[in-house]
Amino acid sequence: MSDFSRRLIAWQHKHGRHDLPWSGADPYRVWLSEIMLQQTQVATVVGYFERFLVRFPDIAALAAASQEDVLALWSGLGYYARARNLHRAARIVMEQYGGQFPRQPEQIQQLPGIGRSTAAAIAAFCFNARSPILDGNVKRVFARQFGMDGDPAARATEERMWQTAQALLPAAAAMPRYTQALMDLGATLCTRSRPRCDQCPVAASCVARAENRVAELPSPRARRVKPNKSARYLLAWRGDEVFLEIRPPAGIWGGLLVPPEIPPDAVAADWCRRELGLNVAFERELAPLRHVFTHFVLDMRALVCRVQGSANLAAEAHGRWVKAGQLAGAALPAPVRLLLDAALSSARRADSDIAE
DNA sequence: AAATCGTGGAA
DNA sequence: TTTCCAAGATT
Repeated sequence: MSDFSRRLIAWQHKHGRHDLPWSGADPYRVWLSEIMLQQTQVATVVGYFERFLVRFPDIAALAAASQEDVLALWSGLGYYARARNLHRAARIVMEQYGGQFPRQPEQIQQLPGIGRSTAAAIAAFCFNARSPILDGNVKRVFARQFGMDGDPAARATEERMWQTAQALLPAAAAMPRYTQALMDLGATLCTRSRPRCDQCPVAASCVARAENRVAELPSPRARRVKPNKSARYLLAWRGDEVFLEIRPPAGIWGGLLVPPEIPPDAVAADWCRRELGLNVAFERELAPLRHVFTHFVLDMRALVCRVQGSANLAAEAHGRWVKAGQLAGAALPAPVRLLLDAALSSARRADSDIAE
């Protein structure tokens, strides 16, 4: 075992994180936590993790659920393909592995939504497998500790880091603590800004520190300009129900419930009658909402309308009516939830104005 | 191989 | 306000 690994393991024992809800848990919980933690901070995940487990306490419960119910528990967490893949994988575990989570990293990685690093993490935590992780924490730690230049996302850089990671692995029995140590070091000491090098267990061997390059490593990722998009949504209310469509599986917000999007050049009422068979009366337009994604900016506008009449069978081929009281537990993207909340609170204000 | 896929926290 | 990016995977 390397000196680097030995120091990390000892440090984790004394100063690492030991109170995370998924630490030392069964494979299902470790798996769930690893998926939720992909590109997502611990503080954001904890609440989602607890709620998800209450609703789906084991793999069998998850496999038996509908995709929409799974997405509802994921609503607001983002990267919804993670939830769809998790759900698919649960069914595979039930059917192909008899409900027992596979133990080999190669088998684990075959499951949808699980790549090399996530498979390694699960295998190391749950089965002491000697498989290395390479996440954002490890890339940052390695870039500094070993003075590794280059875009951490570039293939060449990644390949060097995978080799380094493999070479540093301790004995099997130490794999859970070592894997956790790498994550803890990156998350608590070797942070992106203002790293706490004075407390670092491997500061003495750190190349970046010796060369005074801590601030410039890892190299910043190449950034691109975000295109600006805009969308107009139809919030069609029928009593206390609003009409929502299920997004296609590919693309943004796949599988989630979203109001119909009106083409930019269409007259809302005409389009609505033609496409959905709904007769609507325009009520008001909400204040525009700007939502920033990783790769584009979306300016959202929403037209609040009221449905005239009651027979709307044509609409139900495209989507569903959802009661206002059901929205809290529905599979909505975060900005759509904001829009619907805004529509409801402005409606309440209008009602109280009338009452006065 | 480069693009796509969310959201919110931190500086 | 802007910028960066977090326990990455998929195509």
